[in-house]
Amino acid sequence: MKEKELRRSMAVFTIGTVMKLTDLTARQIRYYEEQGLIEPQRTETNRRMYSLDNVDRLLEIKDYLAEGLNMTAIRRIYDEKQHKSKRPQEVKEHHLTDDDVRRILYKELLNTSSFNPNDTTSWNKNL
DNA sequence: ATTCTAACA
DNA sequence: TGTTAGGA
Repeated sequence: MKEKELRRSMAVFTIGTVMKLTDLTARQIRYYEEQGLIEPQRTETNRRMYSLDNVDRLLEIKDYLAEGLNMTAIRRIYDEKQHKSKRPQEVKEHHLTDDDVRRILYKELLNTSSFNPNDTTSWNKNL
């Protein structure tokens, strides 16, 4: 099952095709790279080359953005994952990753200023 | 024709 | 984020 991983990580798309595939503007795609969300390869002429994994992540980012999250919030989500994959000890929480993301999302929504947690009653109590 | 960086009437 | 200038 390693051939598959190789292909998904193989950079074969130009920013132009990624734009069509993700419906994002070149500006956004480059900006998300600046934020450390993706790391496309570069050709000898400095052109960006994206892999399927890169495209998938961009689509995820687009979803998070649609849910009202800001860059710092999204950045944290991927940073958390990176931390966990580097800690073989915490096997326990490896299974809660998906739910963890959910919690992070809500927590960040509070800082997105589009909500008033002040007078809302109980949905955010145990976050 | 495409993409890149930098910058903002 | 959009857009544009000036290069590659």
